[in-house]
Amino acid sequence: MEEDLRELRVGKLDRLRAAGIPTYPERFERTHALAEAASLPEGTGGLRVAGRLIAVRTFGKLTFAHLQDRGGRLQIALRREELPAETWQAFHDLFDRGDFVGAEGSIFRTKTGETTLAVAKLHFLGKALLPLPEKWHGLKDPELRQRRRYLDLLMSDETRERFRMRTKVLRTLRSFLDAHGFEEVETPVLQTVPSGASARPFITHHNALDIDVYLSISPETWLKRLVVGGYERVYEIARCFRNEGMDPSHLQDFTMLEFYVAYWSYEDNMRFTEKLMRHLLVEVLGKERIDWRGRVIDFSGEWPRVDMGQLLRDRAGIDLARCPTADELRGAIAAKGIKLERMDLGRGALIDALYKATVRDDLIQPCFLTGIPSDILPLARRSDRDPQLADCFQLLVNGWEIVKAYSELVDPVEQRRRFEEQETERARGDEEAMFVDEEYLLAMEHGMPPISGWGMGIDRLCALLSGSDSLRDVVFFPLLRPKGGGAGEGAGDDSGDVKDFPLSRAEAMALFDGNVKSDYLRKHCLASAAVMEAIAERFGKDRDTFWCMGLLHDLDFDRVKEPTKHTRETVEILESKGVKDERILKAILSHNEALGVERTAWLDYALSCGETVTGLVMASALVLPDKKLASLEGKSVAKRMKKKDFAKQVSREAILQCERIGLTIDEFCDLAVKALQRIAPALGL
RNA sequence: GCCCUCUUAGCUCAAUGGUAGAGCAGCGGAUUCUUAAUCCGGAGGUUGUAGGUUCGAGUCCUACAGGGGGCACCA
Repeated sequence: MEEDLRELRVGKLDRLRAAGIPTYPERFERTHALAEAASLPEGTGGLRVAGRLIAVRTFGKLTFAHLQDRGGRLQIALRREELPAETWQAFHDLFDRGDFVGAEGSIFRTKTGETTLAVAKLHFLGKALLPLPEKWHGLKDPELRQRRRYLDLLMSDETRERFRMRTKVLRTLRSFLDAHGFEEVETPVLQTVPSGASARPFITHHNALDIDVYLSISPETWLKRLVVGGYERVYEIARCFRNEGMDPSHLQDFTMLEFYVAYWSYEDNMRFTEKLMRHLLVEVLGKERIDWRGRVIDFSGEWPRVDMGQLLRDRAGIDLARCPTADELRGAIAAKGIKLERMDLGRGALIDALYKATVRDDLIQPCFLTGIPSDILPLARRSDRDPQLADCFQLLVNGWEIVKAYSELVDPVEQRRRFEEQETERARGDEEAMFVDEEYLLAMEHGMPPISGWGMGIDRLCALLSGSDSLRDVVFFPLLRPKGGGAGEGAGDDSGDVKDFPLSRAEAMALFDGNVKSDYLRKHCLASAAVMEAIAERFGKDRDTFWCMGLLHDLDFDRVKEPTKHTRETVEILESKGVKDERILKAILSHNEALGVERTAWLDYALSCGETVTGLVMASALVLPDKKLASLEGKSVAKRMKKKDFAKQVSREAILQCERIGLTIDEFCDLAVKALQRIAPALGL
């Protein structure tokens, strides 16, 4: 159906071409944006405007339509009597909603008062082969809105506004910092040691250097290296990547603003934060209050400073001063009946977990949180007043940590000690603990001034300002699991990602021994298992499951001689052994063509070509002078595909299905030969 | 990773286990002031995929895929 709509539009494109109308013209000179044109006085002539055609209403000899561009809409009117016949015809027969259109003419006002362009000349500027979403309801499906954000942007004013706001936020932050003497820089995304935060990194591989590299989890240590190098006020709007769960308030690919100022403390930064946030709110929203989904968040006046220890005492009833060790704190938490997921943490991490579990969600109005334990901040300076605490604050709004800033630890000797503590944590199984960053330590040893660093989650800030409750709403293209097949293809699960076969290899072998007796069949099944495993290896699938499928796919072949029944019993046996995955069972059913179960899935083709090719490979080995698999090459097996008389009973069609799993005949024969060579003794070849 | 929930025409949505429908878009026609235009006509579907239960499945069950929400982890 979608294809019909598309075909129709492709046909219109051909007819435009046939009529000598350029279908994808190079350029179009505009005199006004649409919103500008809409505010011109009646009678203004000589206009040239352009936009996407979003609505058309025809009344016999008069047609109204709306164009939309980046900043607005304009109604245009076509009068049949005042236009060349070809123009009128072309517009109604060949233009579609969604196409790009240029129009020349003059401004008039309709009876209902809408400023409208009376079209004197039309220009075709580009075709939409696929239709726009429904004009009234727009695009509602949240999945489509994210995958095809361009349609969401086209159809929803609210979405456009949200992203405009994000752009404005970035621009305002930049200009504010620039005006305060900051310099914007960029630091590496690919790094050999992930550093600057406690998080699990994404790992990727650099081919030329043949080393694993990590995607940046934070720009922190790089920016501080720049302070060593003489930068005094430096910032980066940095993309960060953390390999952790996704939910409405976390993205795995997000944007942080971080800056570092020499000679400042975290308290200087608190004052600066207030100034910056106020400026930002006034610039972007025009006020110091945010309406967030019915909740008013007020940034005017002094923001309270709250101490974490005091919060926990007041709201969770736990006095940290009476719990100087992790054990004592654990006891106090348990005594209060508070349940934390992990209790096997150090004192600082326990305090942090306790705070997140009990009080953080209640910090709605903006406040500065201080009194944060130092041992969860390995890069922060310890407080002179209390070394268990860090010189750190967080700006909490709506229960979200919007800003985290601290006085930086600039003592390289202490920094090494703190890194080593992290190493210990890592060794104890904390995957988020930091690595020792020798390069950073080296930089530190060359000397650092007092520094205060500051970081803000841009995505969260934008969600807050735009009243969104999910960060995915303020990112154009959030990461989604790829969808199999193209539009309209309805691919379903065709990945072949079967796993967790309920039998171990040994158990499968026992089942095999109990059912498969004939020598020929035993060799066929062993060979099939080897080929299936090789296919799994080649495509990154589960090797054990594939191997077992190969071994067990013909369990009933010795007993069941009727071709229309073979594999039914096999499936029954497997089901009785706990094999539930329908994809596996269907692949086994469908490998017997006579049964009439159609092969549709990747896995079906994998099994049928995998088990069939074994016959051709083994037959090819038998005609060699030494009858040994070792001297067989994939090429020569592939050649024998064409010799119809050779091994006649082996189905060439089934083998050819290797192309449906993504292998050429040559590749596939090569893979099969190598797989069988590994088990040659068992095959007697 | 676990739990809940959703997936029906290009889009937005209907259909007590009993013949898959509507609006918009698109197609044909009427219409010189509409703006969710209106009116008439016809067309559009393997109900996400694969199995199962049933005389009969969009509806019930299972597996799988994708989305949304929650838990956990994290900013």
